[in-house]
Amino acid sequence: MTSGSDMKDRIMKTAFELFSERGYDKVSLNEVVVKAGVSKGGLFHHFDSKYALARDTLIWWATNNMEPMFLRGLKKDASPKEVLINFIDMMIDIMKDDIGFTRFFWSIFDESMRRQEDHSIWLDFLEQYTYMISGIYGKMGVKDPYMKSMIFLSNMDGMALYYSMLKQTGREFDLKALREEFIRTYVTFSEEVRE
Amino acid sequence: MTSGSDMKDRIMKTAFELFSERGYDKVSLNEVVVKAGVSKGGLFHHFDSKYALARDTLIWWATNNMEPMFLRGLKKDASPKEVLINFIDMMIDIMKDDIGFTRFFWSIFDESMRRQEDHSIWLDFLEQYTYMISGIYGKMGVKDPYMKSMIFLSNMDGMALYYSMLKQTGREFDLKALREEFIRTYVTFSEEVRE
Amino acid sequence: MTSGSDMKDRIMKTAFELFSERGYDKVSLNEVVVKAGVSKGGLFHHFDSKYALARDTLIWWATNNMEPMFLRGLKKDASPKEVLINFIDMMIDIMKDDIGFTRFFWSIFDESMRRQEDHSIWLDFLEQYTYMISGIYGKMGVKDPYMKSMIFLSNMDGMALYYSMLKQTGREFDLKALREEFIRTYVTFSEEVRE
Amino acid sequence: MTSGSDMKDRIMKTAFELFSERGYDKVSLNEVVVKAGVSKGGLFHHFDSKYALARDTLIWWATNNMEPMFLRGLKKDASPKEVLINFIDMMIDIMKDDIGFTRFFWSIFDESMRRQEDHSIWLDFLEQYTYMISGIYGKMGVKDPYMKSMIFLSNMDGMALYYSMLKQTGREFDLKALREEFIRTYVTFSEEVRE
DNA sequence: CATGAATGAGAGTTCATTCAT
DNA sequence: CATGAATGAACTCTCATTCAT
Repeated sequence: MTSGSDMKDRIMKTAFELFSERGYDKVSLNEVVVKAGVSKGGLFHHFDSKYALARDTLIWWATNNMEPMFLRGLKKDASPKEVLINFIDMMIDIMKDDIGFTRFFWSIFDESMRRQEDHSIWLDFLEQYTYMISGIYGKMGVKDPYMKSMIFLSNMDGMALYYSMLKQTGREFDLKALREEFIRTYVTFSEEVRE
Repeated sequence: MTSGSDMKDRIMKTAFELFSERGYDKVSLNEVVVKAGVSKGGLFHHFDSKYALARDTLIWWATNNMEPMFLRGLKKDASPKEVLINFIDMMIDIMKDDIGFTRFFWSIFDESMRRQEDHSIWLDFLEQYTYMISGIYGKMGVKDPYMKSMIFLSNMDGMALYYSMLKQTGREFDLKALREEFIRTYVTFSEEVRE
Repeated sequence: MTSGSDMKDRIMKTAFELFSERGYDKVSLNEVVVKAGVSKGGLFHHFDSKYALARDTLIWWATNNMEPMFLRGLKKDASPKEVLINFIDMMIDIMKDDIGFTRFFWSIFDESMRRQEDHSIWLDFLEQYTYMISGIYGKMGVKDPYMKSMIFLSNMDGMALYYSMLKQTGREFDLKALREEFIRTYVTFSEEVRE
Repeated sequence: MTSGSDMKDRIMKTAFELFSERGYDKVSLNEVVVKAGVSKGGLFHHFDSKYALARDTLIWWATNNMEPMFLRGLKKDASPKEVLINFIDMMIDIMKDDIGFTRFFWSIFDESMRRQEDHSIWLDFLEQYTYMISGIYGKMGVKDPYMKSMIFLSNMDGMALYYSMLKQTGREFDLKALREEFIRTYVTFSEEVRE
């Protein structure tokens, strides 16, 4: 009763779980087909290669999950600061749910380099966020909005790695305090309390 | 003619180049031995496993390269702000020299998890920097020095990944502008120019 | 053209020949795949490891070869003495055909210990014979049927080793005389001719 | 202060422990040198190869341990039956002390075949016992003294394997009952109690 | 005599990918 | 469309043996 499309989605769902948990190289297609309950042939029917599976899976997930979250954050007549805070909240939600999107993204980018495949897709992916955040910071009047947005976004990614590392090794992590400090750093710029 | 110690160092030097360029999983020991000009057996004479090679190599490099850089930044009667700037400069130097230390660090941490090896070594590694930066921010009187230091350090790592990605794909990257924005974000907190 | 089942059986057939000729450690999987005319991957598709191959192969051979022989010996209304003689004949047939079942059995048991795998399978294997022979000796009224059966079976194994050693080194071995002496020792107990 | 001869003996003592515990193939020379506290070079200075080490070790141990035991069993004016019982006791002592002499012997014989080295040494080793036991049975007047001695000796070896297997897997083994049944089987031939 | 660093062939195993059914 | 048996190159790692010191 499983339609072809169902199967493809089930594979990508499983692949996303595995790739985001352990990264591209540490996941074998055998694990994917076993966990997804499909056949090897079925997988290769829908995806040309392991790389294609990973690529399509990441795009699929981002389209269905990040973009809506993101647009929700942008919508209405949100002020620049609200948008930044929404973005921070989105990243913290992703961390909290143990979604290793960052690990997945970087490992697949590495693979695209190794394969010498077209990697513009990954740059575009980043750029769409850079562009948006850059616009926000432009409105806020910071000196170098582009650099600020690069720093902001790279920090979200770096923190996602830190968070997953500390989580995996059993360390506590206060996400509320993290959110507040992110806001001080990227939204209100009001760190220094004494001179 | 090669002394024993020479061989071990030559292996680690080569391993560092390869691991930091492509990460743990993308480098085979065969590449290492060919590039280092040693035999397979020679490698395993000095290192118990691929993981042990990577671990020893990273520690060796950090001891010989990061620590001295770091201590240089701390020394004399540097003010907190100067220390932060020195640290930023150190990270930018590392990026400039195309040293994928971050990629190496995270890929080997993943491998230590997969192997269920003791990973406290990697936490300790991070913590030594967190502790130091945290102290600086404490002196500067920021609200949450620990969180600030986590954000600062994770940003250095995240930016290293971004930089290497953009570099690999042929994008320009203005390191001078990056440095200035880092300073505004983490040292002077003086972003906002208009309200 | 080769059906799946064919391939698995061909591998086990080849593996049995090699393992029983030289024992577990002296046979490489490369030899197995070359002799069986299959690929490395094909072997590992059917068997999880070298140990699993050896284990499955031995069980498969015993099921298809020893059990039928054995049951043939037991069947009808064979007297205890006839059953013992049938068993002796079976062992002598195995020796005559140069089947190093004993060598295979002991070498794989060693490997199961080294791997700390479940070894109850091997004990069960022995026990099924001990139990049967013990019952026979019980019926015959010997003092310690269990010990007698252990001695009897261990002697079959020990002799199989001796026989293969002497055969390999070119010594003659009179199987007819061996059979008669086995019968005197284990069936009629009538050795002593003069006091 | 260790004299060369001391070193050689220490190596052989260690090698005997390891080889008799696990067999030729499962012991690496690295284990031997580490356990014996000598260098690789030291080992190869005294022994030409792994095989030579094993061969010399087995002969050395048999000369120093089995032969004296054996001669003790033969000495005085022991009757044939007493000699057999002494031999049985000797084998049981060896089993009790967990000395896997049999495993060692057979594994090294396999290796001598693989190497196509001269194996007459191993035949001679067996023959010296066959000859002796055969003589005893001749004096006792059994029908086929040579076959009887082969059966007797192969049973000692086979039982040593069984015993070590059961021991390793945690099974009890009543050595007193074993001794008695061996005596009934090989010395008094008085098994049958009812017809 | 003794050392231990170095060798390299070969081991068991993994895995993305293909293709006859 | 879907299957899963089959492939083989590549992987990490082992080990007896050599040899410059």
